[in-house]
Amino acid sequence: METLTPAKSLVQMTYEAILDEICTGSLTPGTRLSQDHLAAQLNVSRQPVNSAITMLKAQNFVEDTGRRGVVVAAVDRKLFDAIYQFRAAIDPLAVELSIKRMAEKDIAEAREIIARGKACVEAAQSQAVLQADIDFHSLIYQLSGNAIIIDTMHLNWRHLQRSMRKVLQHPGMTAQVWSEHEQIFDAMVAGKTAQATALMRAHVRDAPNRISNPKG
Amino acid sequence: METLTPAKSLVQMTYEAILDEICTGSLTPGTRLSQDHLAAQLNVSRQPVNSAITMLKAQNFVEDTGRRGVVVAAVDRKLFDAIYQFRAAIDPLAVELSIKRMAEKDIAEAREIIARGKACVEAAQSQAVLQADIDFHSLIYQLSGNAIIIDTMHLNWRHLQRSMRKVLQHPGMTAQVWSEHEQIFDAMVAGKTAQATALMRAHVRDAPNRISNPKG
DNA sequence: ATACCAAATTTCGTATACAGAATGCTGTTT
DNA sequence: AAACAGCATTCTGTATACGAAATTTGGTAT
Repeated sequence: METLTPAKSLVQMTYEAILDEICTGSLTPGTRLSQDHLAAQLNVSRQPVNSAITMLKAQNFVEDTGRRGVVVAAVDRKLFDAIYQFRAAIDPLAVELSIKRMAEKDIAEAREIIARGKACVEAAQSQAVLQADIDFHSLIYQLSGNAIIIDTMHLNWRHLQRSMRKVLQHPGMTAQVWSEHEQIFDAMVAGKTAQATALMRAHVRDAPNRISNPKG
Repeated sequence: METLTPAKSLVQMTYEAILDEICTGSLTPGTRLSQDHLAAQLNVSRQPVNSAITMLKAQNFVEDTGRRGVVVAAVDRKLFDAIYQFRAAIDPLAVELSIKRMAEKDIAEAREIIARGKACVEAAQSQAVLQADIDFHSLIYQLSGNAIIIDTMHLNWRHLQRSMRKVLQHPGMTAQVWSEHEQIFDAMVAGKTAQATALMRAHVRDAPNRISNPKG
């Protein structure tokens, strides 16, 4: 019989809880993270909180003030741009690797995500649109079968989640995004590797511009 | 006056100490990491050791046994291949970004690394060759100016360090590598972006084959 | 001799305790 | 009134303590 882990460690739970609050905006940039306060809030001792903060620091979600303790890191345009440069290389690779590995059920899942994304655009539910965006690209990372891509991009999207929350207030901006998603995925299903990767590369390359110059 | 940090935290020092031992092979795959033992060895309490191990676990340098404690992760050919797939996308990007950003002193540093690499190949000092290899590629990541590339590839090379230690026992295998490094860098200095990135892509693409079929 | 069960020991995860550093508060001096 | 010195307070990093889980050991029964 398989000995499935009963519950995650407190460090892991604490880490995820804090990271969620940072990425969803409950904890805004500059907010000081008091270990005592967080420990009380999450009903754990300071020990798991301290470990969790150590990890968040290593991943640049919080920053040392030099003084005492850490604060939630600022949302940084430079970091956003760096991740998009990075994605311009990695996302097309993930597309290429995925094409050979897609199964029927993966295709169905992607179609569901695309439908959901479009529906949320219609309904102007910006947070749900962002989640669908994350889901779409994460699915492709998963399908790539490359553990490095999966792990690395998971973290990067956590940062993007922070950056994009602000920006996605502009409704309508994402309509074209979902048309592009669909085109990319159609090309993948059709096995057109060169076309799919080119579309993905363009998709990622254009995204930062759309955010700089949102024209509705 | 600048308040330079007097010393790194014990967690950080402990993390680096353990990671070094894993990557240099002092701690071999499968070795159990006892917190008590490590704490005694490093003259710290179990608390920093515990935090450090949590981080190493998240980065796949150690793995849970399901039982008690963690062991040094196996050197995994799948992981090696995944990183090289990844590098095939990222290293050319780093080259492209670096070309516009190289200063005289960077060029001198690269030349020094290349000279050192070649000398170590001649002297058949495989560990020093590996270090020069790491230095060469890390310099390009640095020059890219992209923080995500720098951080991500730093971790990935730690994994590669483990994989390549074994393999680099084959002397002579690396002679061509350093010729390629030089060609890549010459193209970079000459500002030939397309050529430099193409050479880097080929360089990374061929490396895993050279390791699978070493022919001296 | 081998297999099995229970006590003892190891060791991990988490909580709590402690020490040092940084901030703030208060009283005094100019 | 403003500024500074020094004490009190707060808070982090690290050490130690505690409880639970798991492995090992020793003994017994077959």
